[in-house]
This record gives sequence, structure tokens and C-alpha cells, in this order.
Amino acid sequence: MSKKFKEYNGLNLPELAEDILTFWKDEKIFEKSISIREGAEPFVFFEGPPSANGLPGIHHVMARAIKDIFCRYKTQKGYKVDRKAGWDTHGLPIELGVEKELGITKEDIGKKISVEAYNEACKKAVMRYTDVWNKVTESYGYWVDMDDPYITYKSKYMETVWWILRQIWDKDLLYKGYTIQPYSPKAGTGLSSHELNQPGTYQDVTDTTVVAQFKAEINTLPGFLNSYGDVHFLAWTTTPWTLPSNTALTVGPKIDYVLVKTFNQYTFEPVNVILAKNLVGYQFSGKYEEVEAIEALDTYEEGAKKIPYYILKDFKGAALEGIRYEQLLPYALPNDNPENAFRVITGDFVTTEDGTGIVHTAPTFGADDAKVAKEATPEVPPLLVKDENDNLVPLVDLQGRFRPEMGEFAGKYVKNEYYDDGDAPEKSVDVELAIKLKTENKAFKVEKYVHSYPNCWRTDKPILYYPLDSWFIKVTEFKDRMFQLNQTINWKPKATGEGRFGNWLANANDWNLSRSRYWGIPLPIWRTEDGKEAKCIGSIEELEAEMQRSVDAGFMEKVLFEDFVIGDYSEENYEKADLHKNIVDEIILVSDTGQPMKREADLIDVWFDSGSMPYAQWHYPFENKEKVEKTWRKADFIAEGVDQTRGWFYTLHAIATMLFDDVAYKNVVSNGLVLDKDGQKMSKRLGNAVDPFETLKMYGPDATRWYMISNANPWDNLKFDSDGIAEVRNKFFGTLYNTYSFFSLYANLDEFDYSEEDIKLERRPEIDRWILSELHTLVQKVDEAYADYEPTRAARAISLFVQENLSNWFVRLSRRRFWKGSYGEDKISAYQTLYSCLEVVTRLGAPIAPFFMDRMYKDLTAGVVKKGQESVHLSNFPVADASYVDKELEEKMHRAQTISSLVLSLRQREKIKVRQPLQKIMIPVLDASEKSAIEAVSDLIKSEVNVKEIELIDEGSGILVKQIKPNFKKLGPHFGKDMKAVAQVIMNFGQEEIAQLEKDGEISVIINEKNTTLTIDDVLISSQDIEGWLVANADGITVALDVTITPKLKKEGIARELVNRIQNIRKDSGFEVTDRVDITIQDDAELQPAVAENLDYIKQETLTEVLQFESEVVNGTEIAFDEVATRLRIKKH
RNA sequence: GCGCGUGUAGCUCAGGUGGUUAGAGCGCUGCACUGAUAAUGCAGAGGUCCCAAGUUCAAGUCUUGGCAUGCGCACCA
Repeated sequence: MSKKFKEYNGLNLPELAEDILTFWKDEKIFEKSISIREGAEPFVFFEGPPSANGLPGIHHVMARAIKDIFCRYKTQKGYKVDRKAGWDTHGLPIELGVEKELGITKEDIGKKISVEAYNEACKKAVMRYTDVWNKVTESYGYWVDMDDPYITYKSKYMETVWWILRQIWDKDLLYKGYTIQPYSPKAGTGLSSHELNQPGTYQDVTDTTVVAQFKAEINTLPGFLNSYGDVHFLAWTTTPWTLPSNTALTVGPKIDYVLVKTFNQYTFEPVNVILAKNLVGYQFSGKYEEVEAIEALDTYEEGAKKIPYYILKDFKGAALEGIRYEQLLPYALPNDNPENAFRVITGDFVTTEDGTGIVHTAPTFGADDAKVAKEATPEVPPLLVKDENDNLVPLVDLQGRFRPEMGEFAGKYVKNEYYDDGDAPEKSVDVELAIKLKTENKAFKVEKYVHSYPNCWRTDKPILYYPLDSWFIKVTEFKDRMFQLNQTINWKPKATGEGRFGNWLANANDWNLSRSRYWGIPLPIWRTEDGKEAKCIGSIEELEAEMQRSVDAGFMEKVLFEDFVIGDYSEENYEKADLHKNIVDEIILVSDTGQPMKREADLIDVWFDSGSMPYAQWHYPFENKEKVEKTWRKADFIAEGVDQTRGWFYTLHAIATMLFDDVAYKNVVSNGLVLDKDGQKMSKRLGNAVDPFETLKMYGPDATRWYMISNANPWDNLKFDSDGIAEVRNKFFGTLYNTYSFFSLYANLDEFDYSEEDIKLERRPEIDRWILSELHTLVQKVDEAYADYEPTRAARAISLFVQENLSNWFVRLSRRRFWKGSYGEDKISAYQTLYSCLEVVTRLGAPIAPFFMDRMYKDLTAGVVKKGQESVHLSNFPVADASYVDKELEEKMHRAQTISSLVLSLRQREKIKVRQPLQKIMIPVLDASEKSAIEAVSDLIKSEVNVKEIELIDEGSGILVKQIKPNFKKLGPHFGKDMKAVAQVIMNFGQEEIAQLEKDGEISVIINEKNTTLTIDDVLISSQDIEGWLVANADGITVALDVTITPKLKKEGIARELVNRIQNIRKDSGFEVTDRVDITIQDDAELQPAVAENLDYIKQETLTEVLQFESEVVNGTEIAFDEVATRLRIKKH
């Protein structure tokens, strides 16, 4: 007999996946899944490029599973889903990796190693792990076209990025400006926040701190302050070297401040000082002493142990706004609008945790300071002065030294750590400044203070916050538009889009594009020395033309990339024009007025690279212009980790908004983190990182993917526990595999191949119609879940169907139909039904478990007349047919399950095993419809719980004990406060009241001394009990069980036990399912009458021809149950 | 510190618009089943639904405030 349906000896998921992978490769299934949809509507997916510089982790598997699921789903839905892979190749991590490898530092670049060689090394390093990435991609079944990926360091890609920047330039959204950035004077470079977050960067240091006294200009004091003579503001700083650059004091508008009269501890002069009320105790600790009366101050003598202080007045910070004060250290004035400097402004960031509640504000050296100064009206100018070249510079130069304007401090490093070893003076400028302030009655307090401060991770010297020149995109100009557009994007989860991303957009700052690096896309901006003329280059063609002009003007000897052919878009041609820093820095262009122009030295933020991918991956607009504009401009779907909210999600959105005034993606899934099973972040350091290849080897890709998707929503963090994968493997895949095995075993025996016409639905038995109804409900549910980007819901619904409905109920109850009786309509219906369920499940589950489902789909469709597709991934997604759905039937079956469960629990309680037949169960029913509903499934219940009859009892029987409960939902709104009393009254109803209520439909009661009428709808009545019977109830259903075991029933029970034993022996003896046998049993008083009475049944069940008793059966198999103990022998007939 | 999440059984998670027995799976205990069997079924034990206050006749569910935890941002006189 040829086996149409493949049978297996066990489930090996990893092996199965490898076979299917080979099949996919050999038959080019991925390619076909796209080519068969040629001409169909495209579903656009963008791949967020990973960096191949690091090894893939299990979280990448998670992210890629999500991407893959929806692309496969949409393919099955008939879309054409092109999936172009990509690689992110630029950026700091790559530079750092290379430097570590070569044993060099950034200072060595251009000295020990040429920029060219350095970049070459980066280029090599970045693709180092591509093989591993390709392997993980392939073996976990992530379908993406890796043969033609976009690579960000390729000239074509870079050219598009230049073109984009040129568009932004033309829209006047690019500018050069100052921003306060972490800066390492020793290394001469700005540091990124990434570099600042390196471990060990922040260290505890001891600094000299000063609480300075800023003297208010009396004529600007408000009325409530102008009668006390001189008034000083107290402001604290841990960086006294920034005090000469102070241009404002910031107070919290809602903070309470006080004016305090006291004496300066260094000069002993009487002073009035202002500080936050909360911090009086902190600043006036130690030798200070509060006095109750102002007169007490008069007794103070210079040098006395205790310094008295007296609080004169309190007020809100807002009242101080606008007061002007004398410059503390008048070495230089701000170049711009000095008249707006040296006044009190307000800022919400001010706290009273330490210091004085008044913040010394130096906009040139603090990011917050710069921000609050800029926001003040009028703007507070930063302390910038003109240098020798008329450029505006701060009072500290790029080496970290005070400028000449600083008098006696000129030329000194602001931190002693910046001096070469041994050259540092004894007193740092902080200390010297403190002394100077003390003597000038400008220091209220000077002390050492320990705090954490960042050091440059390369030079190990303190960093400075320093204003640096950078190129910015004026995001603030279009952030409102970005916010609006964002509201049209479907975010999963919603909160990330509305909250995290929305807030981020609402508060977006200008985008700092500049990076002082080597390996990246250079800014295509050339400027004249004075910065007055600039050009932004948007293509190689344009660059060539500009170079030609430069050659003509005599600034360059020859045009670079001479043999580059404009308009030739071949790879070979583009390899001739490398646009990296080492090349383009050589280029000098000529301005419109004939001045030489040099390239701005910085590179472009790598996030700009990846945000450009929708266009750059197609070399737009140089190639594929129409393709991009028509379809590829925006993605239907993207997915990455939440950490990309401010990264890729943002840059895509910003660039699309600027370029096209549109979104870059319509649906976005931002997935959470993958943690270890204890909820700890995975890291190499802790050794709890999960190797995707080990997991793959152990469980295979399908169980891993199914586990990750079904266990938690993608946007929740996943606590990754491989025990969970094992569970999924056993419970879900094991059950599905078993169900298939069951099907194939009998289908092969019966040579079922679906060659018959479909049995009409109305001719199929209840159970078939039920499972088909459940199946179509499932299709509907799963389709909706996928369409709504809810893979977890889809996976859970499929699992539930397979495990509970299909395996545990349909197959279990239908088993006999497959192996009993002839190949007739009922049997064919059973096969058709089970086949349909399995086949549909493979198509529903294919996006999540692509290997397993393909295997099963292929095995199923290979065995039937009507062949399927070559692969499940080339099939169409099932369509839910509402005509199959019968909610009432589903409800009935649910009731049957509840009833069965109740009966089984009663049996359990009475210790009566299921094999012992019982006579009857009784179920109270309230009305005719309930009655017929149970009757429809009564056969199923009877066979499931092994009882002979079901008696449905209604009103008339008079044996029901009813229970009544208030219908809170109905009564609540009506009775309100009296609800409790009403509930009490109803609960106290006896059988009589219930009967009356049922008869009349209403009953009058007294609630809180008021007469009221309750109707039948106000309560819920259920039959909870039957007098004198063993009952159980759940979900409003009550079941009573007749536990009497008559001699006849007892004999039947024995017969069933015997059948069971015979079946076991048959199986153990290795008989075929179809073998006919003869049985000899040793005499047994208990057994013989039972056999006699059930002979036909026994023979039929066990395919026995001759069954006889003998007084002695030698070599028989011993059997024993209940009171039976005997031997029997089975042989083939 | 700010922003966004999360907090339900030992573990992993469900619990439309508030309604009175808070569920599932795993694990645990017991019992069954055994021609789907590296399975399976049933039952049982196990919960101050993070805490507190509030709104309400009624709160796991709504409001406010805490606590814990995760992520992102900011690094601050």
C-alpha cells in the first residue's frame, strides 16, 4: 500500500527546518513568493540596517521574526513584498573597533596611519560578521534579499545622502551654529553622548566651589527690596573658572526666596543676601546662628565665634525677574547686546536640592545655561568676544586656556589637569579666583566639594562643556508638521507613538549633524575662509563641474575622478568616485566671487545615513525616480526596537517630512527588549546572553519564533526562558504533529485522498460542523490580528484552536469515526473535516512558524487529489467563510464541554472511573431552547462521560432547588444607594418567593421602608441543586449524576476493562490494527458473566473471531482489575 | 531629575465600555486514560489583583499620590 501522507517517527524540529531550508534554496521559494505576485499591489517594507560590526544576538531574532511575519502574511494576502536588506556601515563603534584592533588612538590618524588606510580598515571591519549575520538570517527563516543589499558606504548611497542634504540646504533649513557640547581640550575633539556613556567616564572629583555674592543694582530692585541698602544674590558654582563668563542668574519662579541680613565671614562686612528659603539652613550652617530680632545683629563683633543672621523678608522667585546686577568679574563684556546681560531670569530647571537656589548662568559653558539664556526675553547674550580674526570666541580657548582678555589669568589652563606633568601651578585658577573673590567681598562661602564629573575616556582628563561649531538642521521650523504627520502613523503600541515619540517631536531641538570623525559621509559643504560664501554639493556631477571651475581658477590641479562617467550608473563606474573624507578633503572649490572654498571638516551624523535609506537604497533620484516616487517613498510597514524611537524612527520621519512633507512609514511596530529569564538585561559581561545558534540547534527556528511571539506582545519586554520554548515545542508543535500523525495513519489505511466531492455542510455531523465553525471563526480572528499587527493574538488564537478545539475535543471525540466502520459518508466527512482544519492551520501559522507549517502543508497537499502550491508561502491566506460559522453551535458545544467537565468532576469526587458506565445524568433546563441545545449534543456528552441517558428536567418536575442572585448591572443604576439593601432582600428569598416571581414576573418588596416592585429581569435565577442528588455546577449549568451501579452496569464496566486490556496486549504483541484474533481466557467467576452479557461488544471492539474460556491458560498474560484476576492469551486468527 | 511603560497564583501571561465565584498554561498534589502515546485528560491546592487615598450603591478595571521595576532623555549650578 502506497502511503500518500508521509508518516514520521517523531518530531525533530531543528532537522525539519534544515530540510525545508534546503528545499527553499533549491527551489528558490523566496524568489518565487515575490515573482508570483508580479503586477500585484506592492506592500512596501523597509529594513532597518543592522551593523555587521557586531555579532547578532537573540534580540535580533526577535526583531527579525516580527518583520518576517508581516511580510509573509502580506505575501499570502496577495501583495508583492520586496524585501531589500541593508547594512549600516558608518559610525563610531566601527571606528573604535578598528582603533582597538590596530592599537591606535584618534590622535594617530593622519600621523601613524593615513586617513585613507584608516578608512580602508573601517571598510573591511564593518562587513566582518556578514557571514554570521547571513547565517542567522537564513536559519531563522527571515526572508530578505541579501544578494542586493544597500550599503551605506557605497558611493551611490552617499550620493543620494548628499542630494538629500542639498534639498535641505535649498529649503534653507541648514545652518551653522554654536552648541554646548562635551569637549576634550587635550584630545581637541568633541565627544558624543555615546562616548560619555562609556563605563568609568564619570569619576568622583574634589573641586573648589564658590558661593559668590552678586551685587544687585539698587535702582532696578522692586519696591519690596529697595529699602535695605545693598542686596546680594548668592549663587553656587563647582566650576569657578566659568564665573568670568557669567551673564545671568537664574531663579525658579515658584521657589520661595528670602532676604537675609548677616555678615560676610571673610570680610566681616554686613551684607544682605538673597537665596532660596529651603537652603538657608544649608548655607548658614556651622558658625552661623539665626537671631530672633534684627537688633541682635548690632552686637556682632569682627571675629566672633558665631555670626548672627536675620531673615528680613520672603518672596517668590518670579518677583526677582529682571533685577540687574554688577558683573562679578569684569574682564570682558559680551560682544553682542551687552546691555541685556547681568540680570535675573527664570528657569524651571532650578531646584533647591543643593547650592542656593540661584543658578550662576554662563551660556558659553553650560547647555542648560545656553538654553535658558536664549529663551529669556530679551535674550541674554553669551560671553563671547572677538578674536584676532574677528570670530566670536569664549573666554577659554580650544586648548582649555584663558584668553588674553583675562588679565592676570590669561594663558592659564582652567583645569590643572591640562598642564603637562610637573608644570601645573600650586594653585589652580579655581582656587585663585576664590581667593580674589574673598578679598573683594564677593565670596560668601568657599569649600571643597566632591561630585561626579566626566573625564575624557581617551585622555583621562576632565572634559569641558564648550561651545562648538556645528551644522544644524532647523528641526524647530517643521516640528509642528512632524507632529501632525505622526498622528497619521499607526504605532504599535500606540503609547510609544503618542507618548514617547509624540512628546519627543513636540520638544524637538535642532538636529546637530556634525561629527568630528573620519569614517562616515562627509558634509558636502564648502565654505570660504570668512564663512561668507558656501556651497552645498548635491551630486557627483555637480562636484565635477565645480572642480572644473576650481581648476580653471587655479585652485586645483586637476579634477578628481576623471574617468568617472556621468550618467553611467554601473557599479564599476561608481567605484571610481569614492566620496569619503580622505578624498573629498583634497578638493578646493571656488566661490562665486572667486575665493577658495574648503570643505567643512565634519562628517554627517550616521543617523542621517540610515534615515536616508528609503531614497538612498534606490540611488534616488539619479536612478529609480519613478519607482521611488510612486511606491517606495513610504513604507507600509517597518519594525525595530523601542530604542530606535529617537533613532531610526525619528530620522526617517524627519527626512520624509522635510523632503516630501509626508510620512516615511504608515505602520510601525516598536518591539521591546529581550531580557534573560530573571528579567535582567542580557549582556556579555553578565554572561547571560543567549546565543541564537545554540537555541536554534536545540529547538529549531519555529518553536523559538512561536515562543517569542506567543509569550508576550512584541512591545513588552520578553523574559527569555528556553523552558518556554520547550513547552511550546511539546504543547503546540507536539500536539499539531500528533494530530497530523493521527490523520495520516488512518487516511493512509483508508486511502483517503480527498477525491470525493465535499460532503455538504448540512450533511456533516454536529461535531464536524462545529469544528469547521470554530475554524472559520479562527481564520477571521487571525486575519484581523495580523492585519492589525498583533502577532501575539494570532499565535495564541491558533494555539488555542489546535490544542483545545482540534486535538482535545474534535479528535478525541471523533477517534472512533476514523477506525470504526466502513469508508462511508460519515468517515469521509471526518477525513475532509480534519484535513481542512490541518491545512488551514498551516496557512494561518505559516508566517510565524514558516518551516514547520511548510512541511505539514506540503505533506498534506501531496496526499490529496487537488494539489496545493509548491510551498505554503506561495499559497493564499485562508478566507473566512461566514456560512460555516454557527455561533449557536459553538455555544452548544461549549455547553457540552462544561457539562462533561462537571460530570467528570462528579465521578472524580465519587471515585467512579470513566470506564464504568453509569445510567443517567439530569440537567435542569430553564426553557425549550436550552433543552434543544443540550439535546443536540447529548450523544457527544454521553460518550464522553460514559453515561447512558441524559434527562432534562424543567419546571414541572418540582425537584429543582433554585438560587437567586440580584442582577447588579440592571438594579444598580435604579436603586443607587439602596443597592445593598435590595441585594440583601433578594438573597434572602426562599423557594416560595422565587416561584412567585417566576409565576407573576414580579414581586413587591419593602426596601428601606419603601414599597418597590422587583421584576424577573432584576434578578438572575439558576437551578443550583436537585434534591437528593449529587450535583455540580458552573457557568450557570447544573448537572446531577445518578451514581447507582446496577449489576448490569457493573458487568458492562468489566467488559470495557477487559476490552482495554485486550487492546493493550494486542498492541504490546505487535499486532497490526487490522489483524483479527482469537482469545482464550482463564475462567474467572467475576469475568465470565460480564463477558457473556457483552460478548458481541467485546468481539467487535477487539476484532476477535473466537473468544473462549478455559480452566487453565498457561503462558497467558496476567490481567487484574476490580475483583478480576486472571490470565489470557491472544493469537492471530 | 524628566518622559513613557509595567506591576494579577511559585513562574509566564489573559482579564471590551466599573456589576459580586478574577481566568489560562507551566510547576505542584492526587486520580484517570492508554490503537494519537517522547503524548493526553480530569480534579485539587495556590490570589490583601504593588500600597494608600478618592470617585461610586459597586473598583483588578476610573482619578490622585506613593513604592518597585524596565526603557528613553538629561546630565545640572
